[in-house]
Amino acid sequence: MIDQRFDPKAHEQRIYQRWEESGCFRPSMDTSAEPYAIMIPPPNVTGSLHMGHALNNTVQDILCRFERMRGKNVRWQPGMDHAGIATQMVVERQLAASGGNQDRRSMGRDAFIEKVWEWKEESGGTILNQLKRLGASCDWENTKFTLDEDMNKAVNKVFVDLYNEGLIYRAKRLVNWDPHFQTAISNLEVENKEVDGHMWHFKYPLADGETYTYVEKDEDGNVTLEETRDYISIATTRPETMLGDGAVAVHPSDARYAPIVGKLCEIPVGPKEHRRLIPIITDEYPDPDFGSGAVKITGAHDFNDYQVARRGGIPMYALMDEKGFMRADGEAYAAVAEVAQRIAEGKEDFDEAKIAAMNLVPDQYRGMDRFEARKAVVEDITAEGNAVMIADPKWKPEEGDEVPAQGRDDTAPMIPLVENKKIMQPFGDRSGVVIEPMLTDQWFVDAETLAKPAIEAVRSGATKFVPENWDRTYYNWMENIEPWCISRQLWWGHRIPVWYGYESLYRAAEDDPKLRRPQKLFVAENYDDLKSAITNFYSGQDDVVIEEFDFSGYPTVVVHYHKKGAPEFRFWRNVSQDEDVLDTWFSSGLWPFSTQGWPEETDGLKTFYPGATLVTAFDIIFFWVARMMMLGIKFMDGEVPFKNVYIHAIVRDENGKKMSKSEGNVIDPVDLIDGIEADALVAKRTTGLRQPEKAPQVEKATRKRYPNGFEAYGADALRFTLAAMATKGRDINLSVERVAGYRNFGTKLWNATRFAQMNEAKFGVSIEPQSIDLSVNKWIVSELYKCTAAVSEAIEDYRFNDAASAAYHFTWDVLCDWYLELSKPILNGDDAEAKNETQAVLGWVLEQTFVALHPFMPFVTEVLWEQTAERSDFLMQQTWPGLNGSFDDKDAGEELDWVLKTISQIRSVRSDVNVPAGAKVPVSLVGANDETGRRVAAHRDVIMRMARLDKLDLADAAPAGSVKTVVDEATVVLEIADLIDAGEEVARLDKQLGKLGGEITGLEKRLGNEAFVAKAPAEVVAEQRERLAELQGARDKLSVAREQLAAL
RNA sequence: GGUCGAUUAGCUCAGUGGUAGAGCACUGCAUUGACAUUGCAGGGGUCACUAGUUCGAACCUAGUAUCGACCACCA
Repeated sequence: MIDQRFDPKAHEQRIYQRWEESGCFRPSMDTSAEPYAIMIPPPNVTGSLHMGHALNNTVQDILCRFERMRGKNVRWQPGMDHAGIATQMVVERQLAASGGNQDRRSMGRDAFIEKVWEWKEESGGTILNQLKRLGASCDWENTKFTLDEDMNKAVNKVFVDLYNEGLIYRAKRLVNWDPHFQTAISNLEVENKEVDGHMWHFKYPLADGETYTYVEKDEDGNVTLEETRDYISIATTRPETMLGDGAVAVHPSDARYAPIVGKLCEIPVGPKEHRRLIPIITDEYPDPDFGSGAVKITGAHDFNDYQVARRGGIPMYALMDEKGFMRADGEAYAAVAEVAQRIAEGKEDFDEAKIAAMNLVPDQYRGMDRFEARKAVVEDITAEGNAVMIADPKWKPEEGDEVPAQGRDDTAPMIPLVENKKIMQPFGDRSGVVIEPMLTDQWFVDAETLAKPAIEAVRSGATKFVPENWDRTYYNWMENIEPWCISRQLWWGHRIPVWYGYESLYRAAEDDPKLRRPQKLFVAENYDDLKSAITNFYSGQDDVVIEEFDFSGYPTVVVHYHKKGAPEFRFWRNVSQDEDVLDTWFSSGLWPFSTQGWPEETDGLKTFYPGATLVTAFDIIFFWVARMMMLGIKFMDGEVPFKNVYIHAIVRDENGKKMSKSEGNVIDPVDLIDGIEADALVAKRTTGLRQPEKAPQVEKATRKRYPNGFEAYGADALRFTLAAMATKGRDINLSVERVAGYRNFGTKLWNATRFAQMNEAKFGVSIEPQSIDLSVNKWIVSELYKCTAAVSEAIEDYRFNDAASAAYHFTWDVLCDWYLELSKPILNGDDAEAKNETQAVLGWVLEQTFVALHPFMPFVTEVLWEQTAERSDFLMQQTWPGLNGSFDDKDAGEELDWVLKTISQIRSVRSDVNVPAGAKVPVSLVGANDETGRRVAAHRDVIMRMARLDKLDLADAAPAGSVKTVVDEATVVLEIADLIDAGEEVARLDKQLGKLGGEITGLEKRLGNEAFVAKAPAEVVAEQRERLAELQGARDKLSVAREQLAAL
């Protein structure tokens, strides 16, 4: 006999271990079976399980367990992502916290990376163990890590192939620069947030004191302002970037500035004797209706300006260093400014390298943080009188002052025009600091080219999104895709397989300045390729003699040589690997094939590419799904990486708020599985807050919401909750009450099994549905197959909520509430044959229920399987019900429907008329047909028991004053005249008649409508007619009953 | 600005053309036999609004209102 209750803690980990040890999670590799592969979204190696993971992996596990039971060859590919920035951040933080004075830079690259690997071995990957707690049936023996050697091989091959095809290139571009991590990031890693900002208005004086007439007109062309100006007014939110302005742009159609287009104006900041003059140009970009209509163009620090500058050949001056401080390098400002001036006036040529070397930050701002510099620049310009001034709108005249009724109040004090406004500011999603557009050399993927077939694959249906409307999001992004910046100035990641050497070892610098820089690229997948590339290239140069290639210091290669004919002078040159690593998503993008052994032609690759379903949340469609599509199609001969993409919801708290540490509403899935005390929960939620001042608030809210912490609900309850809530919407609001509800469901199943055991149900014995004799047993078997068919259909359609609720409803409402009760008189009765059959059916139906529930609740079902019979195999290896034949007995179904209806009706009436629950009442059926008579005879015992009757007979007429209800053709008569009040009973009948009348009227009206009868499908019409007849019959019987009663 | 979505019972949410549903909460009754992590019975909805399509609309179409997410943005 099983225990009184299911204790998840006593079994979950034990069962999991048994599964794993028995190889249940490995693919069968049965060649006759259909392959089914799911690639896990590899969690960050630094990560720990959150509710999003729990949902994501529950869905995948349901699919995998379900398909395994349907006989497929299933691989659920597990693994982890090295998560470049996130991991490097964790280890750097640890270094800082450990108190030593070491940081990444002082340690050096190799030592630091070693440290990260150490950390990875020790504490990385806790998330995989947490997945096991959830019950994830991954193929752990094939676990991959994106930085593994074989993954790196794939990465290098992809890089090199794309490079050779021209789909990867290096370019100087304006990129999003994270000053905290000091690396470029892709635009996806930038979060634009609205913040309070200011817009300053400054005067850029025209060169040589020139003036023009500035005219503003209203919509009708009436002049509203006309004045002589010696400046052009510029509005900016980033005054510190004025130092790098290359021009001022106005719209070509803007008449206000037409007189001064082509003239020069002065940047009103920096030492007066070296103020730079910049041209006023036209470009389509400025919006005449915004600000002053004139835009300063700072190509090196703004994406829009960059485009304008490129179009107009305007020089771009980088002002900041990699930490976001104003540059302090290079020559003093005065010298540089003069050169810049000559460039601006077209008197000197420039090239990128020259411009990049020029530090145009005036000496007094050098070394300042960009925000400090902003303040200083604003102060300096204002002090000098170049801020645009307005009358103080807050000023109120003193009493007695004369104030003009309208128009500008000249008596008000003038103040600088600074608008307070909300501005969108870019932040690094990891660092949280303001992103700075920076002009740097980076590696890019030509995403536009790769996107085309990836878009086509979704259009053609080769890959389908579920729910399908997500394809719009996908198209939207893919069709506007920008070059993908893949280089990162980090250390933790796949180092870019590119080496830089000199075009010529000897041919001298004096011939060609370009040869002074190492810009010969060697792009190689591996050491051997690199070696031969370098050797071939330099050995072929005829002006030098190579003495030695020293590859021992890989990744830096040293070439020793001397010039031909001058052996006494020996030289060496380095060929060094690119310092940068690749964007983490570059390697994740290869996940569907790199994990299966590509570029080797492995069985895994042949069998499990393309995968069946990718399960993920919408927030990584761009990051990951799109990249896998592009790279998968490119490298797997046009074959998509997966056939379906199931996009699930985001898990929020019970109030629909995003779970976040600072809100203190994060629910750790493991806490729901194992339970947690209130104090521990509070501690968990308040430590490590980004804003520690929020701690008391978080504590208060937590104690109020969860005064007792969480009970241990077990993994099954959590999984079932997530499945039941996994609708195709966008959000799931997770409530702990719901988890408790599904834990109760597990208990229900457990107790049903206990009941079966107590009644000697037969487990471990299969039955033959065709040979069942009793209608109640035929019925429950039919219901079971209906249930499993509904579950299958729903899972196939990714309607996990429907699947869960079908299984739930069958188990609780059909099996427990009805079948177990119906079986009791048989199991306790004297009919040995009936009892035998029922014991067999009961055991078998329960076992099949375990199977049907197993994808959702693997632990409790496996334990029940294990403990109900001697077993040689696991529940998770059983065959899904209905896969090999089904059973549906319609007659038994109708018969049992009648039994259930009759019992329910009698119970309902008893309750309505307040018959004491314990009291047994006599019942007779009036007007019953032969079939009903037969049913009464067959089910008399059970009806009497369940409806608490002391008599159930057929009768010709009802005794006066009895209570009546109607089931089908018969009137059910409760002979309890003495127990009730005639007046109340009349009222009860009137109420029922009223209800019936309403429905009947509706149906009559509809059926009276010729158009309905003519146009509606025949079966709908027939159905409604039938329904009407039924209701009319019931109404007639009840009216008779009412009349009899009223006549008393 | 573009795209997608939401509005159904007190709460959280299912429901894609044919009798409005679930869980929780609520009300009444039930306590020794599988289960109080329970059972039985019940109350509760103008399906945001307007107009249309249709024999028939929570569902389809158009519009309105409110809320939300993502993307892109004016210096």
